Amino acid sequence: MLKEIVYMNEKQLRRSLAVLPIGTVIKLTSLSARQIRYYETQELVFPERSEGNRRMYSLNDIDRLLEIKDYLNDGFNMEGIRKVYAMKKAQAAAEESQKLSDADVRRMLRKELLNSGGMLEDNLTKLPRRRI
DNA sequence: GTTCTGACA
DNA sequence: TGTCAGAA
Repeated sequence: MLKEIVYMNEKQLRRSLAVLPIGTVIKLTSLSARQIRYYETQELVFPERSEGNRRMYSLNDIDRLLEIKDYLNDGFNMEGIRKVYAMKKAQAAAEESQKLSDADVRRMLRKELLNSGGMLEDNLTKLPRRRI
């Protein structure tokens, strides 16, 4: 958990901050409190809790809720949607290693530019070596 | 005033 | 899924 956060960029971090009460979520998604809470029991969304046990949602949760809404309109049931996310998660995990490779590619490209031009500051060399 | 949980004419 | 009750 902490490991993922370390590699998250600021934009993603902000989107994952749970700062919205259910009332705001209702307005943003046009879903009823009943539906939003029900989807949670179905393990489709995982809002945080704060203060007096109040649910707090992040922008990512909003997107998730909107997606669920679409899947429902497409005829999916709770189980089906849960499976969709399970597969999406598995796929993301499978692509993780590939993403690291892409980062290395960009690093190598940047290095090429530095060697030929020498005009850009080399911030990359200050970063820890990545193991492949 | 808002949200939570549980229950059902 | 709506809605009401009783509590926080």
